[in-house]
Amino acid sequence: MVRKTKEDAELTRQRIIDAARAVFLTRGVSRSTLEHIALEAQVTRGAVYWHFKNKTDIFYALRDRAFLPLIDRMYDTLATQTDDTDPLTQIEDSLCDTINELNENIEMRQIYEIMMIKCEYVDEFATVLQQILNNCSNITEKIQLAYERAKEQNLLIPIFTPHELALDTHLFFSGLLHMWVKDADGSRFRYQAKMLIKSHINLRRINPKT
Amino acid sequence: MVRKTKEDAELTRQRIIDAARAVFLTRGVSRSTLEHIALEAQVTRGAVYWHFKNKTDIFYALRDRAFLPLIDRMYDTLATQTDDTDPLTQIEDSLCDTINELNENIEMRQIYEIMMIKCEYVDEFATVLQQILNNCSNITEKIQLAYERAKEQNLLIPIFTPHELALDTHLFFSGLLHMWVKDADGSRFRYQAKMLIKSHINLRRINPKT
DNA sequence: CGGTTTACATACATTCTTGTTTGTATATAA
DNA sequence: TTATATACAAACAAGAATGTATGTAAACCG
Repeated sequence: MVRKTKEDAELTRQRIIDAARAVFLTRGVSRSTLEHIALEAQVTRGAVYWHFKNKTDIFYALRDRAFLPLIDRMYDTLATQTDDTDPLTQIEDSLCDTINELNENIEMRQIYEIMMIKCEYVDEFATVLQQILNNCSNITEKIQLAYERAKEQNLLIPIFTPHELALDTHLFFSGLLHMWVKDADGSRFRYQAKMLIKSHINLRRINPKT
Repeated sequence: MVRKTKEDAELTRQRIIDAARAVFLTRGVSRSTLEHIALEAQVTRGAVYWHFKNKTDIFYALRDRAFLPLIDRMYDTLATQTDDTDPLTQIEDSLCDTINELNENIEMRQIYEIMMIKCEYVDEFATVLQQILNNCSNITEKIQLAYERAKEQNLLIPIFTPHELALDTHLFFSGLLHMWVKDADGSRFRYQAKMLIKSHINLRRINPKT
């Protein structure tokens, strides 16, 4: 069994990516070798080197499978203007939606875990960190726009500017994502994430929901 | 020059720890070798192996130098009951104090950076993550106690429980620390950290400061 | 249907890294 | 003052891990 069809080849490529996810998760990116990944994918290092340039290349492929889609998704939920949901609920929904996705999508969850606590951001990986920061900035802007709409509709408590509210929300959500990932047994944050999001948004409402 | 006095030996030990900090910071923990560290400390690997069991042992020594002290410090600022500062300001101060320390203490800052984005939490390091989580829980409890005192003194906006406020604050601060560390050029968060803390606490005040 | 390319497996060479062992000059304690 | 433990340096051995080079059977294309 050697030469496969194009579809077969694509399948082994996916198998390698999936294997890398499992290996990275248990051994961390640095301690994972291409031999480990090949073994997990039931191929040889030859196959891995055929499909990928090196370990970093696999890491990038992994990231693309989860990180960008989730960002896009948040983007969409935040940007769509609707008449039936107020802007604050819209922010709340987009945050909850992200948590939902992490809850239901094992692949997504594991990739986030790898990127947050199983990877060292040096050298080639430092650029990845910058990309993440940029995405965060964009998300914060979107949140700020939503808060501005909320302010126009008099849904917001006064005094505070949409800008500072957006930053506070962003930091809150960053913290939540980190804790969500680290809280492996779920006791501390995972089970009450949505409640925390609700409270956070409620703090801003002029008429808090009960 | 071989056998040193006890004080000299302790000095080289410190030199090795300092060297490890520099090397970990630029190469990440995994990619750092004992040879790198020895070279940076201007000793040989022999000296490193004399003072430490292995790389993990050095990492632990590094952590002890920064992480625990800062936790203790937050603990103290939060726990001391005072008459002249209200509980909310007390929380604000303890958070600002931590940021201050990171600003002024290079060693502290670098160790935090290493622990947050230059280290993979697998195997021996996984336990470190659990310790961090435990410390976080303790801090959150202290914050909650402060919020309870604030509630008794009618400083807090009603409806919200000290528990959910404390969790929200904890998540906010976790996010802030992460962003503070990742925001290397300082443009996004580092320079406005204290302002963000002020806003965050102000959101809870029944009479927000202007 | 034959040549070429594909999709790997296998083998090889090289470099890194680690842990241990050995050597040694000198504090230090008795 | 001398024996011993200390604080390293230097040398050694072994195993990983990486990248590349080579082999090969089967798919694909003209």
